[in-house]
Amino acid sequence: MLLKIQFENETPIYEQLRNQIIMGIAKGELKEGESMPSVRQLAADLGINLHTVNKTYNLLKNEGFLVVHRRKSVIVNTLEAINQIDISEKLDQVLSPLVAEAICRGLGTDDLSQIVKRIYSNITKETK
Amino acid sequence: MLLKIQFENETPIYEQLRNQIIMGIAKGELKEGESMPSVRQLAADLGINLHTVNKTYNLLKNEGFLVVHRRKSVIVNTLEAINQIDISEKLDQVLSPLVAEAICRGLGTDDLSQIVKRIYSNITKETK
Amino acid sequence: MLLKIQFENETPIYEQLRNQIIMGIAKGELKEGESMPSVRQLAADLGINLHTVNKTYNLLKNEGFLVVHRRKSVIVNTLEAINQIDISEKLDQVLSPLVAEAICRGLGTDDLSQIVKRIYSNITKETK
Amino acid sequence: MLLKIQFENETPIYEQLRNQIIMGIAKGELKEGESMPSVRQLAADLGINLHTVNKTYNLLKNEGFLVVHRRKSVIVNTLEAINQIDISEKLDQVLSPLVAEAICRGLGTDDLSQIVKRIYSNITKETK
DNA sequence: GTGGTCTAGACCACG
DNA sequence: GTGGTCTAGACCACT
Repeated sequence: MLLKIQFENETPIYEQLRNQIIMGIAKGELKEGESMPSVRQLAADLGINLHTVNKTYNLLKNEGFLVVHRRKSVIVNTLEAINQIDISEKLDQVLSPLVAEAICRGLGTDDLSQIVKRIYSNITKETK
Repeated sequence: MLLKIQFENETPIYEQLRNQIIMGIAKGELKEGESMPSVRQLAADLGINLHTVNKTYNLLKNEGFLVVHRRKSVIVNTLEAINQIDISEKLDQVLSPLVAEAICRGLGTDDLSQIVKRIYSNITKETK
Repeated sequence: MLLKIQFENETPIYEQLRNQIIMGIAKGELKEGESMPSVRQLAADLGINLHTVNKTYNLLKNEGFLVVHRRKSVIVNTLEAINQIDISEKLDQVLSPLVAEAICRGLGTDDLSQIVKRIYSNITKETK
Repeated sequence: MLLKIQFENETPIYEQLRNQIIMGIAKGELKEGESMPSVRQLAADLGINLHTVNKTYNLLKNEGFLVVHRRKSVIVNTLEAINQIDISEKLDQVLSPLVAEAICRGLGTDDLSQIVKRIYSNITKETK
């Protein structure tokens, strides 16, 4: 599982990290029960502060993706547990302005569906 | 066209405003060539800072939604001009982490398409 | 609303702060919509670091007690919103070992009810 | 008496162990004078560190639940001795913030009494 | 050695 | 001036 930070990017580091870890879980590169690197280790590898990694881990814990294991430090939660959380509200809130913008830019409902499908396939096809 | 700010929302005011104006254009409530309220007036109406409205207008100008009319008022750009801008890159960047999260939460490609279609219809059906 | 930190206490500062703010809301000293002091202000008043206050505020936001208001900084959430969150699970988890210990120490179910009632009254009677 | 550790739980292992042993005494599964498994054995059974079991035993000795028997094995103290210790202060300190939170969440004094009674019954009814 | 907590100082986005 | 983010260094509880 390769993680990479774009320091010149406007999205906060802790959020880039969060997104990439979620991507890893979605792709199946990070399996349930698998140990995450320690905050210090990951911080050193990425050249960032351990508190930033810590913030990411805490965020992912709150979102149900990770859990602290008292022997194996931080691990990926069971897929079942991750699955139980409903994000339809979040999807609506984020997608609404995006779809509105897409409409203004001349995209139709089929264009959007196709884009979503392509992104979906790109993520799932690479399952290892 | 009714604009409403949620002060307790995590998204910045200037961005809420931007999203709502884009939504207005998508719905057809704001037609091309229509003039926007003055910065001063809109700020007063919404109870927000002049700078905030200004920031929104500037952002929308940069994105091609608004244009300055005779160096005075601000008007909605022609739909054709708005249409010419390509947002596929932006869509990819924003949708990728979202789709990844949706996959983790157990949503399939059809679920997502359906959600997008529903949001799409909700916006376009209310065209006035 | 008077807040006080016991530095010699084993419970973390951010948690002491959290408990006292919740107590304030329960007593009605902190009303819904009321502004909390800024993190810098409160940190200075209590002689602690602003990040510690920040952590408390974030915790209380996640628990639904506080919300950020883009003009009034951080405010107390509506009582209705606070009310909607179910803590029965948490109560069970925290109370079970406590009740078990109480049983070992010879307390009956009535003793416990009475203690709870007394604490309850002490909090609510001082409503202002 | 079955002991089980949840490694993914936020409460420290030594505390989980302590709570379960107290629960055992409260239920009557652990009778006075009964000898506890050796530190080494219990650690092996649960797959945890020796130090952790040791810490739990020491804690329980300090709290009066366990005593050393003939400088070898550790046994459950007499119920009378356990009974003599007053925990009203501790109860107040732990219950106060909890009751305050419950009030905020809309629970009344009767709701709380009922919850406590239910937990109480669940523990005592299973006496063996 | 792990994560959790606290302090400290700095910069930035927002309003 | 507000909260949000990031860095840095320190101590502690837990295992």
